[in-house]
Amino acid sequence: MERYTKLDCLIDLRRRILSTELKPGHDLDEARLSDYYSMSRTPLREVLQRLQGEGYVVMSENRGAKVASMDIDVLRTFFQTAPMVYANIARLACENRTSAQLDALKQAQIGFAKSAKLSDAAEAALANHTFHAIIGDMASNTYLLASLARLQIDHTRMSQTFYRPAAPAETMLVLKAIEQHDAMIAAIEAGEGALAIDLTLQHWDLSRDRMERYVRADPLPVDVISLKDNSNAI
Amino acid sequence: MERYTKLDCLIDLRRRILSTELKPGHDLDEARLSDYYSMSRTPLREVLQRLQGEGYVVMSENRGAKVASMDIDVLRTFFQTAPMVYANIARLACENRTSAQLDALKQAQIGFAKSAKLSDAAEAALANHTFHAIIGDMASNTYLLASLARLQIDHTRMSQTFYRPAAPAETMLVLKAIEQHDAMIAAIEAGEGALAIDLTLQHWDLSRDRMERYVRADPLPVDVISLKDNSNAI
DNA sequence: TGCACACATATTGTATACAAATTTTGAGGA
DNA sequence: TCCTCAAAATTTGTATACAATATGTGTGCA
Repeated sequence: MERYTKLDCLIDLRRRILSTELKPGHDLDEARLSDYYSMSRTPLREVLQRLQGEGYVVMSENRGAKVASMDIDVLRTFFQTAPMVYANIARLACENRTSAQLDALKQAQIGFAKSAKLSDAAEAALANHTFHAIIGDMASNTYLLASLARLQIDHTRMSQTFYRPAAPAETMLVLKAIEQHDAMIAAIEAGEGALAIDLTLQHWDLSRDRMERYVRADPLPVDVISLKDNSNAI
Repeated sequence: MERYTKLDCLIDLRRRILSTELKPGHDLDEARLSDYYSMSRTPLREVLQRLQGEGYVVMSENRGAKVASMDIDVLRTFFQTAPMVYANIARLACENRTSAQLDALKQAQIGFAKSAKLSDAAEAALANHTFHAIIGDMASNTYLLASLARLQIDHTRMSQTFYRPAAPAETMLVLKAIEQHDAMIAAIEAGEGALAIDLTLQHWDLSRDRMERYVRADPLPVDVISLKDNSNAI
């Protein structure tokens, strides 16, 4: 059996939460998890505390940890806040990016394009997360980064659907997202802040519709009640 | 000896860090702290992990926790980011505040005015922290709140000097800050977003100069070298 | 059947012992 | 005197045992 270090455990739990393998609101049992990662409860609890601080997890006294939920009223503020933060981060990234970070960003984009084209939803969403996290690093603004990190948790979880396209028109959208990433890389490399903001807002608009659909899921068939009446009457 | 609960310990450590009783960069010894709060290291470590997540503390592998430092390059981004975040929070507070929160805000203002007039620097800074944290709650935007919380950690620590006025002209500034708080309460109560933003930016400008002085402290006397030459030659 | 209460079970919280890593100390040699 | 390196001391990290709290279950009673 593989042996996890505490950092591995932290990273893996983040991944599982972001990919919604661990769903919002899911109860995180200490004993079960410490068994899963083959470590004792002491370090595992410290990992959970840290994840709470990062906003991945919520804990309550004597009642353990849950994966952070995505309440509808919180998501309203998500759509309200995200464009502003993403745009400002992009602008700052243009001013402060290092060449090492640019290399990392290009590398992340390669991974993203691959996963997105394969419609590997979880991988694509995570790769997209990495891509934008690197832009966040480039901005080198710890204060805004705190907002970005929290936005990204919900953004990544919601965008799962985005990379699992149902119709050809939606595949186009994914390809468009890949192109936008390339344009953003160029803008950041050239240090063109205004352009980067513009591209970021376009990128945001692209995925917003899909995500809003995630929030208010497809309504159930209107005749569901009559169906229920019939089936239960057997 | 008084017995602390884990939550008490968390709150008290926050307070000691914000008041700079525990100075930026100060090493936090687990054994010493667990002794101080008369609890074992296990829960104390969890408190430190949480404080790390909140940005009060930085931890490094096998090397323990330190109070988060205030590097000069980070402070540049502080002055860059604070007005935007504070202004947006104020605007959102106008839209979303509850009457219970308004009561809490007025209560906090009473405490702030008292401490500020007494020139009780630590208490005034903490009361100011509480005042603006309540406005943060009013905004009910978890994403922006994450930025605000981190900004406030450094803001409160830097503003220590503000409430310890040296000259009569500076006492005037403190009185002005109190007035501005009252005006902000009125604007938030009336739901006047544009006014609240304006007042917030004025409030920011007021304290900025004092804080920038904290960053680049008074230069040493220019003749320090000749002094040193003389005194060491005895 | 529905409810209240006590008991059993499961889960979280804390203390302690020990393991692993880091830092300090000091002896030896150039 | 300065440097190197090893042993001691200190400090952090983890496992385990036990305490406290919460949850589930079943029995008795109306």
